[in-house]
Amino acid sequence: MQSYCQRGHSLPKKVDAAERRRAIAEAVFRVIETTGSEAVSLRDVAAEAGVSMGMVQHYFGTKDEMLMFALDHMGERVGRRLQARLAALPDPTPKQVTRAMLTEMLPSTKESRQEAAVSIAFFNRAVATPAYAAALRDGYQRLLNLLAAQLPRDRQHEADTLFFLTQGLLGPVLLGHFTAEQATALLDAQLDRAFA
Amino acid sequence: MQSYCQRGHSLPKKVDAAERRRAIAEAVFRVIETTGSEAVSLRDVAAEAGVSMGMVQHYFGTKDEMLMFALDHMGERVGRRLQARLAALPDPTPKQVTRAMLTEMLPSTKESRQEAAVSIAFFNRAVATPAYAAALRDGYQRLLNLLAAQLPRDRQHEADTLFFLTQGLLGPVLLGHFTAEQATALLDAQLDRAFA
DNA sequence: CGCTTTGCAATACACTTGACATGCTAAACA
DNA sequence: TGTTTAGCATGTCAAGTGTATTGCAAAGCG
Repeated sequence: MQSYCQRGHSLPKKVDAAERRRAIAEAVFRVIETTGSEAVSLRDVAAEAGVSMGMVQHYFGTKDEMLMFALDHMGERVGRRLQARLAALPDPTPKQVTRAMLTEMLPSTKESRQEAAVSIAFFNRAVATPAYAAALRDGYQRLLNLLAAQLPRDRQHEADTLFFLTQGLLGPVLLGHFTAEQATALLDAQLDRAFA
Repeated sequence: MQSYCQRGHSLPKKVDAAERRRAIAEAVFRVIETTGSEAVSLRDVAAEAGVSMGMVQHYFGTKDEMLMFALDHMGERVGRRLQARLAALPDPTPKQVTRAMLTEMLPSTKESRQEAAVSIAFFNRAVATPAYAAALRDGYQRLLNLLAAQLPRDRQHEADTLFFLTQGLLGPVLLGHFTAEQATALLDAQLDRAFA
């Protein structure tokens, strides 16, 4: 509805297209979380976002384009949350940084639960769709690099172990087999060993 | 085509219905692996199985019933493979048993690759569909019990860590981020610690 | 003020989906 | 041998899908 134009010189027209796309992506997340990823249709997403289906199509030429953007947006959203969490640590040790990163991924809050569900959905898609596999591999690599930077050279494999243990814990926590606290306890035991 | 009737006294009719259902379930697996789980339609499954869609519907009243049976069948298939692998170990130590179980789950052979893909697909479904979540929790619990039996009472949590690390490694191996050997190396390091 | 372009809504379209109904074939049994 | 019934193939159907098309209001600009 508003028409103020940020990014003054480079966007001469009307609305903030990037913000619209992000809003739609968030609607995608909610649909995935509640209805399941197999039911993500353009109509459902539009309804969830409170907009018309034509608008979704205006911003995303195809459904796949929408999903790809959603995947990207999730990466950025997680990254932003993670950065904020790290910034909240005063004078942090490598172990504290690592712990913050890993526990931030566990489904504890409403947001992280959503992200875990979405992550699994895209992961499932990646199994048979190489384009998504490539995108996910990139995301993995970025996080792994951050983790590895917290560990000494001779213990780089601990970063892999910690990260993929966390990934493996997403499932049981989401399904209610573990609480987030139980999963955190497992992670802490592993952290003690990695940073012994 | 054949009509010999096994299970003599209790199945007086004609074909081996259980075998038919298993064959269809295997077709479900192949479709999931190659086309992706979102594309599992009754027609595709029937075509993959080389039968008519009517036959699939004859054995499974609904699509969900078919998928549930497929999930169950996968559990049995994995269990049978695992049992065979364990039986091949002469005079095994607990550590060897544990290692055999975990590495059997990693996507190395054609079969285990398929099982991993199918496992992820059902896992994704379970996020928004409680019935599948319950079924998966049962499967988890069964495997966890087997693993826990290999470890002393004061190290039960090692079973959880090992198992969910393995689950977390399914992804990167399937997506080609790791080879099965690299994942096995990570598992071995963890096994050494659990059984130290 | 015209005039163009952007932003979007509405609809039409070609297909696919799961479910259901019908009908035929052959085996089992009386 | 006649009847029943299991086993299956085929067809139909309503609902839902992604995409393409059309129309139109308003903002930007000359």
